[in-house]
Amino acid sequence: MIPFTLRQLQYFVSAAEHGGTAQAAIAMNVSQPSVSMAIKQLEEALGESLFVRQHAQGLVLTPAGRAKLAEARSLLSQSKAWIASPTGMNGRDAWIDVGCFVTLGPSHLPAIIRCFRQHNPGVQVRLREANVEQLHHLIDNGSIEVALTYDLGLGRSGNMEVVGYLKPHALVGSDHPLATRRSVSLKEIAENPLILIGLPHSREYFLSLFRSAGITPNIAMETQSLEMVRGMVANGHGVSVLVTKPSPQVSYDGRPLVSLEISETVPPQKVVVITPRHFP
DNA sequence: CGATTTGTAAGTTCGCTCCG
DNA sequence: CGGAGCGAACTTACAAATCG
Repeated sequence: MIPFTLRQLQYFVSAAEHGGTAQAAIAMNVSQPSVSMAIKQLEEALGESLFVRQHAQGLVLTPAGRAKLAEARSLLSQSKAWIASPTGMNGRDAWIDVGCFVTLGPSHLPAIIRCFRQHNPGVQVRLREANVEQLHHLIDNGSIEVALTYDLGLGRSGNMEVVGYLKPHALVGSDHPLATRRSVSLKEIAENPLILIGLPHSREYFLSLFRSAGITPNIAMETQSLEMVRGMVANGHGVSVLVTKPSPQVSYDGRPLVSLEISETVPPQKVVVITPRHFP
Protein backbone atom coordinates (compact mmCIF):
# COMPACT_ATOMS: atom_id res chain seq x y z
CA MET A 1 0.00 0.00 0.00
CA ILE A 2 1.14 3.58 -0.71
CA PRO A 3 1.69 5.01 2.82
CA PHE A 4 0.29 8.50 2.13
CA THR A 5 -2.74 10.13 0.58
CA LEU A 6 -3.21 12.92 -1.96
CA ARG A 7 -5.12 14.81 0.74
CA GLN A 8 -2.02 14.77 2.95
CA LEU A 9 0.02 16.10 0.03
CA GLN A 10 -2.52 18.90 -0.49
CA TYR A 11 -2.31 19.90 3.19
CA PHE A 12 1.50 19.77 3.09
CA VAL A 13 1.65 22.04 0.01
CA SER A 14 -0.91 24.40 1.53
CA ALA A 15 1.01 24.61 4.85
CA ALA A 16 4.24 25.32 2.97
CA GLU A 17 2.58 28.05 0.89
CA HIS A 18 0.92 29.69 3.91
CA GLY A 19 3.81 29.20 6.33
CA GLY A 20 1.72 27.39 8.95
CA THR A 21 -1.07 24.96 9.67
CA ALA A 22 -3.61 27.55 10.85
CA GLN A 23 -3.65 29.53 7.59
CA ALA A 24 -3.46 26.29 5.57
CA ALA A 25 -6.48 24.97 7.48
CA ILE A 26 -8.47 28.12 6.63
CA ALA A 27 -7.44 27.80 2.98
CA MET A 28 -8.39 24.11 2.86
CA ASN A 29 -11.60 24.72 4.85
CA VAL A 30 -10.72 22.18 7.56
CA SER A 31 -9.65 22.40 11.19
CA GLN A 32 -6.04 23.13 12.09
CA PRO A 33 -5.44 19.70 13.76
CA SER A 34 -6.46 18.03 10.51
CA VAL A 35 -3.61 19.78 8.70
CA SER A 36 -1.24 19.13 11.57
CA MET A 37 -2.13 15.42 11.64
CA ALA A 38 -1.80 15.08 7.87
CA ILE A 39 1.70 16.58 7.92
CA LYS A 40 2.70 14.36 10.82
CA GLN A 41 1.49 11.24 8.99
CA LEU A 42 3.31 12.33 5.85
CA GLU A 43 6.53 12.81 7.84
CA GLU A 44 6.09 9.34 9.39
CA ALA A 45 5.66 7.85 5.92
CA LEU A 46 8.79 9.62 4.64
CA GLY A 47 10.81 8.95 7.77
CA GLU A 48 12.04 12.57 7.95
CA SER A 49 10.76 16.02 8.95
CA LEU A 50 9.27 18.33 6.34
CA PHE A 51 8.99 21.39 8.62
CA VAL A 52 10.81 23.00 11.52
CA ARG A 53 8.14 23.89 14.10
CA GLN A 54 8.48 27.46 15.37
CA HIS A 55 6.00 27.73 18.21
CA ALA A 56 3.68 30.65 17.71
CA GLN A 57 5.62 31.55 14.56
CA GLY A 58 4.39 28.99 12.09
CA LEU A 59 6.28 26.38 10.10
CA VAL A 60 9.49 26.61 8.08
CA LEU A 61 10.41 24.00 5.45
CA THR A 62 13.44 21.82 6.12
CA PRO A 63 15.83 21.12 3.18
CA ALA A 64 14.05 17.79 2.75
CA GLY A 65 10.71 19.62 2.85
CA ARG A 66 11.84 22.03 0.11
CA ALA A 67 12.91 19.08 -2.05
CA LYS A 68 9.63 17.24 -1.51
CA LEU A 69 7.48 20.33 -2.08
CA ALA A 70 8.20 20.46 -5.82
CA GLU A 71 7.56 16.74 -6.18
CA ALA A 72 4.33 17.02 -4.19
CA ARG A 73 3.14 19.82 -6.47
CA SER A 74 3.99 17.67 -9.49
CA LEU A 75 2.07 14.68 -8.09
CA LEU A 76 -0.97 16.86 -7.37
CA SER A 77 -0.78 18.35 -10.84
CA GLN A 78 -0.62 14.87 -12.39
CA SER A 79 -3.55 13.66 -10.29
CA LYS A 80 -5.63 16.63 -11.45
CA ALA A 81 -4.69 15.87 -15.06
CA TRP A 82 -5.53 12.20 -14.51
CA ILE A 83 -9.03 12.94 -13.21
CA ALA A 84 -9.63 15.40 -16.06
CA SER A 85 -8.34 13.12 -18.82
CA PRO A 86 -10.80 11.38 -21.13
CA THR A 87 -11.70 7.80 -20.33
CA GLY A 88 -12.89 4.70 -22.17
CA MET A 89 -13.44 4.80 -25.90
CA ASN A 90 -11.51 8.05 -26.49
CA GLY A 91 -8.34 6.85 -24.80
CA ARG A 92 -5.19 6.17 -26.79
CA ASP A 93 -4.92 2.58 -25.48
CA ALA A 94 -8.66 1.86 -25.41
CA TRP A 95 -9.94 -1.60 -26.18
CA ILE A 96 -13.10 -3.63 -25.84
CA ASP A 97 -13.32 -7.32 -24.93
CA VAL A 98 -15.92 -9.05 -27.07
CA GLY A 99 -17.17 -12.58 -26.62
CA CYS A 100 -19.01 -14.66 -29.20
CA PHE A 101 -20.53 -18.10 -29.46
CA VAL A 102 -18.09 -20.23 -31.50
CA THR A 103 -20.50 -21.16 -34.29
CA LEU A 104 -22.27 -17.80 -34.45
CA GLY A 105 -19.23 -15.54 -34.48
CA PRO A 106 -17.63 -16.26 -37.87
CA SER A 107 -20.75 -15.44 -39.90
CA HIS A 108 -21.76 -12.24 -38.07
CA LEU A 109 -18.98 -10.79 -35.92
CA PRO A 110 -16.47 -9.72 -38.61
CA ALA A 111 -19.05 -7.40 -40.20
CA ILE A 112 -20.20 -6.08 -36.81
CA ILE A 113 -16.59 -5.29 -35.83
CA ARG A 114 -15.97 -3.59 -39.22
CA CYS A 115 -18.95 -1.31 -38.53
CA PHE A 116 -17.79 -0.72 -34.93
CA ARG A 117 -14.29 0.30 -36.09
CA GLN A 118 -15.71 2.81 -38.56
CA HIS A 119 -17.38 4.58 -35.64
CA ASN A 120 -14.58 3.98 -33.09
CA PRO A 121 -11.26 4.23 -34.94
CA GLY A 122 -8.29 3.31 -32.78
CA VAL A 123 -10.23 1.13 -30.36
CA GLN A 124 -8.79 -2.36 -30.29
CA VAL A 125 -11.18 -5.34 -30.26
CA ARG A 126 -10.13 -8.41 -28.29
CA LEU A 127 -12.04 -11.58 -29.14
CA ARG A 128 -13.05 -14.45 -26.87
CA GLU A 129 -14.77 -17.41 -28.50
CA ALA A 130 -16.62 -19.71 -26.10
CA ASN A 131 -19.76 -21.74 -25.54
CA VAL A 132 -22.88 -20.13 -24.10
CA GLU A 133 -22.21 -21.10 -20.48
CA GLN A 134 -18.60 -19.84 -20.66
CA LEU A 135 -19.80 -16.53 -22.16
CA HIS A 136 -22.17 -15.99 -19.23
CA HIS A 137 -19.29 -16.71 -16.86
CA LEU A 138 -17.00 -14.25 -18.69
CA ILE A 139 -19.70 -11.55 -18.46
CA ASP A 140 -20.18 -12.26 -14.74
CA ASN A 141 -16.49 -12.00 -13.86
CA GLY A 142 -15.91 -8.89 -16.00
CA SER A 143 -13.57 -10.55 -18.52
CA ILE A 144 -15.68 -9.35 -21.47
CA GLU A 145 -17.89 -6.30 -21.93
CA VAL A 146 -20.27 -7.68 -24.52
CA ALA A 147 -21.18 -11.08 -25.93
CA LEU A 148 -22.99 -12.18 -29.08
CA THR A 149 -24.64 -15.54 -28.56
CA TYR A 150 -27.82 -17.60 -28.66
CA ASP A 151 -30.31 -17.51 -25.82
CA LEU A 152 -30.31 -21.08 -24.61
CA GLY A 153 -32.20 -20.40 -21.39
CA LEU A 154 -29.14 -19.60 -19.29
CA GLY A 155 -30.02 -15.91 -18.98
CA ARG A 156 -29.05 -15.48 -15.36
CA SER A 157 -26.34 -12.89 -15.93
CA GLY A 158 -26.11 -9.43 -17.40
CA ASN A 159 -28.55 -7.50 -19.55
CA MET A 160 -29.83 -9.45 -22.52
CA GLU A 161 -31.18 -7.88 -25.70
CA VAL A 162 -32.67 -9.96 -28.51
CA VAL A 163 -31.21 -8.81 -31.83
CA GLY A 164 -32.60 -11.46 -34.15
CA TYR A 165 -34.07 -14.91 -34.70
CA LEU A 166 -32.58 -17.78 -36.72
CA LYS A 167 -34.67 -20.73 -37.88
CA PRO A 168 -33.09 -24.18 -37.67
CA HIS A 169 -32.64 -25.94 -41.01
CA ALA A 170 -31.64 -29.38 -42.24
CA LEU A 171 -28.27 -29.78 -43.97
CA VAL A 172 -27.59 -32.50 -46.55
CA GLY A 173 -24.92 -33.23 -49.13
CA SER A 174 -25.73 -32.21 -52.74
CA ASP A 175 -25.88 -35.85 -53.86
CA HIS A 176 -28.19 -36.92 -50.99
CA PRO A 177 -31.68 -38.17 -52.06
CA LEU A 178 -33.25 -35.32 -50.03
CA ALA A 179 -31.11 -32.66 -51.75
CA THR A 180 -33.71 -31.99 -54.47
CA ARG A 181 -36.42 -31.30 -51.88
CA ARG A 182 -37.38 -27.84 -50.75
CA SER A 183 -38.38 -28.92 -47.25
CA VAL A 184 -38.03 -32.00 -45.09
CA SER A 185 -39.75 -33.27 -41.95
CA LEU A 186 -38.01 -34.12 -38.67
CA LYS A 187 -39.17 -37.73 -39.16
CA GLU A 188 -37.39 -37.89 -42.56
CA ILE A 189 -34.24 -36.40 -41.02
CA ALA A 190 -34.38 -39.02 -38.23
CA GLU A 191 -34.42 -41.80 -40.83
CA ASN A 192 -30.83 -40.80 -41.68
CA PRO A 193 -27.70 -40.92 -39.53
CA LEU A 194 -27.50 -37.60 -37.64
CA ILE A 195 -24.29 -35.57 -37.47
CA LEU A 196 -24.86 -33.61 -34.25
CA ILE A 197 -23.15 -30.41 -33.16
CA GLY A 198 -22.05 -31.43 -29.67
CA LEU A 199 -21.57 -28.07 -27.97
CA PRO A 200 -22.99 -27.78 -24.43
CA HIS A 201 -26.63 -26.58 -24.43
CA SER A 202 -26.72 -26.31 -28.27
CA ARG A 203 -26.72 -30.10 -28.32
CA GLU A 204 -29.75 -30.17 -25.96
CA TYR A 205 -31.56 -27.58 -28.11
CA PHE A 206 -31.25 -29.66 -31.31
CA LEU A 207 -32.24 -32.88 -29.55
CA SER A 208 -35.27 -31.10 -28.03
CA LEU A 209 -36.55 -30.38 -31.57
CA PHE A 210 -36.80 -34.12 -32.20
CA ARG A 211 -38.03 -34.89 -28.67
CA SER A 212 -40.94 -32.44 -28.94
CA ALA A 213 -42.02 -34.25 -32.14
CA GLY A 214 -41.84 -37.61 -30.35
CA ILE A 215 -38.88 -38.77 -32.48
CA THR A 216 -35.60 -40.35 -31.40
CA PRO A 217 -32.79 -39.39 -33.80
CA ASN A 218 -30.05 -41.80 -34.84
CA ILE A 219 -26.89 -39.99 -33.74
CA ALA A 220 -24.03 -41.20 -35.94
CA MET A 221 -21.38 -38.66 -35.00
CA GLU A 222 -20.99 -35.77 -32.59
CA THR A 223 -18.47 -32.95 -32.95
CA GLN A 224 -17.97 -29.50 -31.43
CA SER A 225 -16.81 -28.08 -34.79
CA LEU A 226 -19.34 -26.58 -37.19
CA GLU A 227 -16.99 -27.14 -40.13
CA MET A 228 -16.53 -30.79 -39.12
CA VAL A 229 -20.34 -31.23 -39.17
CA ARG A 230 -20.51 -29.65 -42.64
CA GLY A 231 -17.61 -31.75 -43.90
CA MET A 232 -19.17 -34.99 -42.66
CA VAL A 233 -22.56 -34.11 -44.18
CA ALA A 234 -20.98 -33.07 -47.51
CA ASN A 235 -19.16 -36.42 -47.66
CA GLY A 236 -22.38 -38.41 -47.15
CA HIS A 237 -21.83 -39.57 -43.55
CA GLY A 238 -25.28 -38.33 -42.57
CA VAL A 239 -27.49 -35.27 -42.31
CA SER A 240 -27.52 -32.51 -39.73
CA VAL A 241 -29.70 -29.83 -38.24
CA LEU A 242 -28.10 -26.43 -37.73
CA VAL A 243 -29.07 -22.85 -37.03
CA THR A 244 -25.94 -21.18 -38.38
CA LYS A 245 -25.92 -21.03 -42.19
CA PRO A 246 -22.49 -19.98 -43.53
CA SER A 247 -22.27 -18.69 -47.07
CA PRO A 248 -21.24 -20.19 -49.51
CA GLN A 249 -22.72 -23.63 -48.87
CA VAL A 250 -19.48 -25.55 -49.48
CA SER A 251 -17.48 -27.71 -47.06
CA TYR A 252 -13.75 -27.23 -46.33
CA ASP A 253 -12.91 -29.93 -48.93
CA GLY A 254 -14.95 -28.17 -51.63
CA ARG A 255 -18.06 -30.36 -51.62
CA PRO A 256 -21.43 -28.58 -52.03
CA LEU A 257 -24.08 -28.61 -49.30
CA VAL A 258 -27.83 -28.01 -49.47
CA SER A 259 -29.99 -26.40 -46.79
CA LEU A 260 -33.60 -27.53 -46.46
CA GLU A 261 -36.49 -25.99 -44.58
CA ILE A 262 -37.92 -28.06 -41.76
CA SER A 263 -41.60 -28.62 -42.56
CA GLU A 264 -42.78 -28.65 -38.93
CA THR A 265 -43.10 -25.46 -36.95
CA VAL A 266 -39.96 -25.41 -34.80
CA PRO A 267 -38.97 -22.75 -32.26
CA PRO A 268 -36.41 -20.32 -33.75
CA GLN A 269 -33.12 -19.66 -31.97
CA LYS A 270 -32.91 -16.22 -30.36
CA VAL A 271 -29.71 -14.28 -31.14
CA VAL A 272 -28.90 -12.05 -28.17
CA VAL A 273 -26.35 -9.45 -27.10
CA ILE A 274 -25.39 -9.73 -23.43
CA THR A 275 -23.77 -6.89 -21.50
CA PRO A 276 -22.80 -6.76 -17.80
CA ARG A 277 -25.62 -5.80 -15.45
CA HIS A 278 -24.04 -2.45 -14.61
CA PHE A 279 -22.93 -1.62 -18.15
CA PRO A 280 -23.34 2.14 -18.71
C1' DC B 1 -32.31 -8.41 0.92
C1' DG B 2 -32.58 -5.06 4.43
C1' DA B 3 -31.00 -4.13 9.19
C1' DT B 4 -27.35 -4.15 12.29
C1' DT B 5 -22.62 -4.31 13.70
C1' DT B 6 -17.87 -3.33 13.14
C1' DG B 7 -13.75 -1.05 11.50
C1' DT B 8 -11.52 2.85 9.61
C1' DA B 9 -10.59 7.48 8.00
C1' DA B 10 -11.19 12.12 8.68
C1' DG B 11 -12.77 15.62 11.23
C1' DT B 12 -13.85 18.61 15.64
C1' DT B 13 -13.38 20.19 20.35
C1' DC B 14 -10.75 21.20 24.17
C1' DG B 15 -6.90 21.80 26.94
C1' DC B 16 -2.18 22.13 26.94
C1' DT B 17 2.64 24.12 25.88
C1' DC B 18 5.63 27.37 23.79
C1' DC B 19 7.30 31.88 22.62
C1' DG B 20 7.56 36.85 21.28
C1' DC C 1 -1.35 37.61 26.98
C1' DG C 2 -2.37 36.28 22.40
C1' DG C 3 -1.18 33.51 18.52
C1' DA C 4 0.31 29.12 16.91
C1' DG C 5 1.00 24.11 17.12
C1' DC C 6 0.26 19.52 19.43
C1' DG C 7 -2.23 15.57 21.43
C1' DA C 8 -6.14 13.08 23.54
C1' DA C 9 -10.81 12.13 23.37
C1' DC C 10 -14.71 12.14 20.92
C1' DT C 11 -17.93 12.45 16.71
C1' DT C 12 -19.28 11.61 12.07
C1' DA C 13 -19.48 9.30 7.73
C1' DC C 14 -18.92 5.50 5.12
C1' DA C 15 -17.86 0.81 3.59
C1' DA C 16 -17.61 -3.98 4.53
C1' DA C 17 -19.10 -7.87 7.04
C1' DT C 18 -22.55 -10.30 9.42
C1' DC C 19 -27.09 -11.76 10.63
C1' DG C 20 -32.01 -12.95 10.60
